Amino acid sequence: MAGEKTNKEKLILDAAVSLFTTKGFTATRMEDVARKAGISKGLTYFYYKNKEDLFMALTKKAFDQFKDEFREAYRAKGKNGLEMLSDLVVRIPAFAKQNQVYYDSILNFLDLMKKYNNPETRDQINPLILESVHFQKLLEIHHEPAKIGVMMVSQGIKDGSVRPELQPEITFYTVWSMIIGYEKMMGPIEYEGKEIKINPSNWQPGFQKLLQDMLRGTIQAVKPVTVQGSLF
Amino acid sequence: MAGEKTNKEKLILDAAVSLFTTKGFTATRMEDVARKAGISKGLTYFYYKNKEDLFMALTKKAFDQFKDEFREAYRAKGKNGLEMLSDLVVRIPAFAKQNQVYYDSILNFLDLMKKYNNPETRDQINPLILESVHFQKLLEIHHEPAKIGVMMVSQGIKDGSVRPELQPEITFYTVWSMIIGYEKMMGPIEYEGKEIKINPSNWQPGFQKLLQDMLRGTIQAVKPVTVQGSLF
Amino acid sequence: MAGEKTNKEKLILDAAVSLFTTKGFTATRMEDVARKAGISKGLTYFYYKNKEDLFMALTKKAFDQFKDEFREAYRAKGKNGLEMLSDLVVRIPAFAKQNQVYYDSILNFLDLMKKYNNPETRDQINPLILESVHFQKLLEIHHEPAKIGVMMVSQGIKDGSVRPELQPEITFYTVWSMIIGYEKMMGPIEYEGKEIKINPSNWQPGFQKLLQDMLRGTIQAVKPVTVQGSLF
Amino acid sequence: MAGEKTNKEKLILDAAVSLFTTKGFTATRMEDVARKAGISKGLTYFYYKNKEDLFMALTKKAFDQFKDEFREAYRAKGKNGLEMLSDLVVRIPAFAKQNQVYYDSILNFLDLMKKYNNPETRDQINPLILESVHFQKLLEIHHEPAKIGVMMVSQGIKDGSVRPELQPEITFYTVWSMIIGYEKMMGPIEYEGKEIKINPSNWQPGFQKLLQDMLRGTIQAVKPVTVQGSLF
DNA sequence: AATGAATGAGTCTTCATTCAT
DNA sequence: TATGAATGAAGACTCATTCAT
Repeated sequence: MAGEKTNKEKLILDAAVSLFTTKGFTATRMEDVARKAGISKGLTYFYYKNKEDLFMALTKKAFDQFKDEFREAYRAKGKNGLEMLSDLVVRIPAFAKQNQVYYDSILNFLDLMKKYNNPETRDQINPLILESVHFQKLLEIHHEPAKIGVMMVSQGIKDGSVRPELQPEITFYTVWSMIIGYEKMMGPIEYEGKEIKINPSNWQPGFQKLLQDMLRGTIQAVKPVTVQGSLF
Repeated sequence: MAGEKTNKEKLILDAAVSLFTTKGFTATRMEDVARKAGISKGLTYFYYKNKEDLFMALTKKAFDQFKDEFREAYRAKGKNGLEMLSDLVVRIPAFAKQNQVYYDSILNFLDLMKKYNNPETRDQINPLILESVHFQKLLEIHHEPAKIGVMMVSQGIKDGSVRPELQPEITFYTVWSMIIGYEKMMGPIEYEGKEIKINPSNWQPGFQKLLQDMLRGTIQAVKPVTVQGSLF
Repeated sequence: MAGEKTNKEKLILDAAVSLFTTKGFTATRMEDVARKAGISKGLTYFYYKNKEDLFMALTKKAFDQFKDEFREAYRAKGKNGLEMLSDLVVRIPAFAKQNQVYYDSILNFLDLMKKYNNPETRDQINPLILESVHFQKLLEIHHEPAKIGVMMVSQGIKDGSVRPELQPEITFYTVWSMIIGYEKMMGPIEYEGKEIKINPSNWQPGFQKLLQDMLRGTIQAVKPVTVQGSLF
Repeated sequence: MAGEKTNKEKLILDAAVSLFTTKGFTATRMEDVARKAGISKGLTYFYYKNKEDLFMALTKKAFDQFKDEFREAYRAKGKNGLEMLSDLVVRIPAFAKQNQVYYDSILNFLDLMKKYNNPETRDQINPLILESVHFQKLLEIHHEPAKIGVMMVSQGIKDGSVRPELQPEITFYTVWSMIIGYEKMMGPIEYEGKEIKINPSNWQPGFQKLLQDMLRGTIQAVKPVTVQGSLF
């Protein structure tokens, strides 16, 4: 009974993910979502107040799964802090590829935050978003992945894989920034790949090495850390 | 006289920038653009085939100005390569803030490139975009800012401010990635600022230092480069 | 209850007929149709995919009623084949006059068929028409009136009112052609009526006689007939 | 000088014919016509008051050429009246095929006449049409082809190829009606051709024979038919 | 919980026509 | 005569959302 309801909610969310992936948020009509979920249009509005609310619910789920990704990287046995962070370089773009809509919703939420935190732009946000219960929940939990990331840096400092003078928060957010930008630049890179000098497969190890150099401090050639089989 | 014609095009573009900034692309109606530009709706379509075409024209202009930003950073007298790159950390977010729509259009174009370069997703792009003359032009010029960035790294290597073993393309794109992510993370950061540990004003110098460490290779505390008055 | 749904469709169709009659197809806006039908614009599109689809639905209904006309002429008690065919000469123009839009839609469909059956011109047809379910149905049923007409000729041959050597299909289509042209020429005829020699009221019996001569085979001048008070 | 102007007019008209043939009247924009004619949009309006005026000019030319067709059929050496009329059965559909737009414009004009001659429907005609000089001219000349046709019947009576008791006007208009319908029915016929019994190539001779039988009179006297209370 | 018919605001886009030059 | 930039009225169509059942 109680689970019944939850079931429908999930059905709708899954349908939305599938359709947003294929056609995008704007091009997807609520009717499509309902049809794909095998229910009526009206019922969709019973579970989600409106399209924005549905999208916020989706974003919430995205953050949950995203957090899992961080958690797994953190829990991995036998890895030091630096390796955990390096792991994210692989995990996050992989997550982005396999969960395109989730990842996009996360980035969208970051943009939302920028507007939200600036009094002058806050009213540019669609009111329906602000009203969404899921949005409110997101305000509380959206930094959780980062919290784990910060713990990775702290761990790295403790185990000596990361320079001790680095400040964990600042360092982690910088790492995350790098990765976000890295994922975003993959598109144009692929295109310019014709010019050979840089392409997704040679950038990855180079990027890894730079990241590690940054975190560990270098001069001398140190053996780069190998993550998931990629060599520098 | 001669510039009179071109003037109308510019008028429209300026109106679009202004309105997109305030209301966003979707919420802005072509009629609003026309009114703001002080011309008739029809004339808007005389100069720009459709809304997407107008947006691509805007994006083109955005890249032009963005390139200027890179050019200025590169031409700056008395700066070594590392300082130029560090300069971008300030310039790009500043550009993003002052030219919100332009910057957004650039990021949007990067997303477009990702879809465009993947045969499976290319058809998710609005055909009107692909048809736009300005889009075609963008395909040719969108990597120009990066070209200058690569030159900065090369310069840094030459002048000794950047580690000689670094490969310029890979290094620059990594730097650019960092900055893109950095700008994007500002939003959430600001919010978590309440928790004090990280906020825009302490992140900036920290970010700068990490970037410089990465590029220059360090262990020892080297005096960080000062850019535009910000200290670490 | 059950008819309630169908009712709306009919409401829309009736409104369309009324407006197309008064203002013509092009000049009639879907919004007008909705208003006249007493429903919302959106609902119109719920029942009919688009304006063309609505028009095809109307054409379908026109053919149905047109067929009824043939059926009635065929079923008439105590009439031989020739009389049935002669009856059409009166019925069809009357149908055209009383159901202007229906008749026009039928002629329009014939024009459509010409384009449709010629591979070189088929693509000149509005795609929305080809997509219409009602168009597809029309492809199947549009020859049904003619089938009845052919039966009339066969009947005429059987009952001796039509020359036995005539081939039914060819003969009927020739008769139909005559009537179509006859109806079409009424306009100019009326105008030239000032010159007295030919006008709608003296043409009708003359036309009838020629038709009958053609079908029955004649020689000598038979006493001319009086039809609707007009003299031959 | 004087011819110069006429030249441009012809250029425009030719462009219009070409475009109307390919895209139809509605789908053809005045700009297309101008471009195809190699002149500016504005000049088009110098020579033709508006789109309707242009179409009426085209219709006028259509009637002129159509009349030539009749004239040639009439002047043909060694043909009797019946043969001339039979000739039209070939000439008119051929004209329709080779001069699609001209023929369509002629039929369109006939429809216009029907509305024009009925006080209740006259105001359904686009005022721009009524204002056109070419429309006024058409009112005067549109019956000229028929005049020649009537002469053919008279000639047929004189040379004995047509039954002497026939009234020329009525007879010719009936013939013309047949041909108009015949041309119109070609479309659907072609389609039903799959059912073999009737198709364009077996209809033509059958149609010709029926026409000739009608005009020339055949075989035995049969009992006249009664239609709707009218006695023959 | 569930349905789906019904609503109507919202917008892009087209094009005949004009007019300053 | 000739141009083409400029106008603006006109209309089809979409879709998020509601609500009677």
